[in-house]
Amino acid sequence: MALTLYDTLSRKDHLLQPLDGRTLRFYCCGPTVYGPAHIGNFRTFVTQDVLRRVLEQGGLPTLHVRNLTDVDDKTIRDSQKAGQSLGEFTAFWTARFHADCRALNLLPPHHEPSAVAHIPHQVRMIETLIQRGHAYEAADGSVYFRVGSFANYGRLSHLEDRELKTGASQAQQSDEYSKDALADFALWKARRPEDGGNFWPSPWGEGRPGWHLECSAMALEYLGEEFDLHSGGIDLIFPHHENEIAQSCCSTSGNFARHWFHVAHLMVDGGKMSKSLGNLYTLEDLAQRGFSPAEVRYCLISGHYRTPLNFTLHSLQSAAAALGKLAKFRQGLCAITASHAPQSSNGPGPFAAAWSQLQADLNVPAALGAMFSVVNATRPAEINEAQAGALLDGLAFMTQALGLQLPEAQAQAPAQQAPAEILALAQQRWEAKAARDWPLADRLRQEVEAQGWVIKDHKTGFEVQPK
RNA sequence: GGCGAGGUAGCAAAGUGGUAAUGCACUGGUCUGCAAAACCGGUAUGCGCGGGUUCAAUUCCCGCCCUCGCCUCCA
Repeated sequence: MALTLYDTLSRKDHLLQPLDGRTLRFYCCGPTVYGPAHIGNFRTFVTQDVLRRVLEQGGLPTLHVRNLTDVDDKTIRDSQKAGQSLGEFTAFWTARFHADCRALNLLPPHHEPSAVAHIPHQVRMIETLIQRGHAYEAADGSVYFRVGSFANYGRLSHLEDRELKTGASQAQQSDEYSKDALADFALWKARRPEDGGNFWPSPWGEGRPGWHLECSAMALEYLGEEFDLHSGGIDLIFPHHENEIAQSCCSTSGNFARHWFHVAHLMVDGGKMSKSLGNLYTLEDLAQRGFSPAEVRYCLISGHYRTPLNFTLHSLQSAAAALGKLAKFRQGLCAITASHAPQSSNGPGPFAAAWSQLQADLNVPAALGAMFSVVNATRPAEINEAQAGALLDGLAFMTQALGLQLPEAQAQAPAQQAPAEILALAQQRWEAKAARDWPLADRLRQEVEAQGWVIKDHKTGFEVQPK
């Protein structure tokens, strides 16, 4: 097991080796639970899941922490709109998120801490930062991190190379006039009228924690002052992760995350996903269009995680077909070695090339390509039971590593029964066919198809399926 | 304006200093009355454009064009 992963901080590939010599500890920035997560959000979570599965499949135990952001401007605003308490509101969307995660075959994190449940941890961290001179209380009771006090600020996002556009952001920040410097960010936000009942006590008065702080506090709590990997969507590099580094390094004696793992965005039809363009999809939207979560998962991992992936409904159809091809391959193998129970623990076997692609910066598309090369090179008629068994084991190993769930044999899907009139037409066609009246047979088939059904002939009869 | 990512067949997407994986779609064949399914094949002399280095470049270098993302609470 020698997984090499690109590290955003050093901009180089690194061999992943657990700091403690035993367990790879990693933190993932989770969702803000104020609505259904869309497939762009899930690209990140699915990729993190593949990373974890590959590590574990390679024999390296993991400790996986992913938070829930259950207090921020959006959760407060939308819970009020919904006429619910913040807790009720976020519990609802958390349940929905979990359901989607299960559907996508995501392994549950070992810890899934919520921001609201860790307010004391965050308050303690702020106190330390103030004591050490890295944070200050403003006139209104908010607390800010003094960016100028941390020399390494900007290393992750290469801020030193940037020229920040200041005009727009200054206007946006007009209510935060009390900051010492524009770049300083909120650790604690003083209570405002629009927060309603959503505030907590602190040494600086009532308020709530800033967004960046929760991840630092919870990573510290569950992973310690230094851990192996921190992950999230590429948009979080700045400012979220930059701020996390600053807070964490300044309030502990550790160096926070050793490596950083960022997932590129999902594009839709060549551009950004947005509600106004009508191209923002949730799992539910896609289910209504007849796509299973397994197919969505395949689609989301079918591009390399560091390259923007262009999602289209056509690419989803393509994913569905690809998954079906793997499923048929497996069925064919099962027919050869009926008694064999596939063992995913036997290693990649014939799929070693695919497995090694995953070790090289998680190259899933290359791994899938290598898998299909094995599929295409296999002649079911020419292999024996032992070979079929090895292929089955290797396939199970790979699908486990990628978290792919192959569709079962079609027989298991409940065959939709055609209406009597359709069946009658099909029966007429069968009789016409038996009478070798081809023009009539073809006309009847067309009629059936026009009504949305397809006739498939067998040796001794026919079946009618939805088109 | 700054920073970053990217432009490879109809669509999607790997990859490489020596001449382009893979999936879908398309297409030829086998099979079928014809189809469908299945199986066996085929399809980029080319990798945004123009230069340069090299025996050799899609791959390295320079310039240009275009797309996308981020630029203070978006995965």
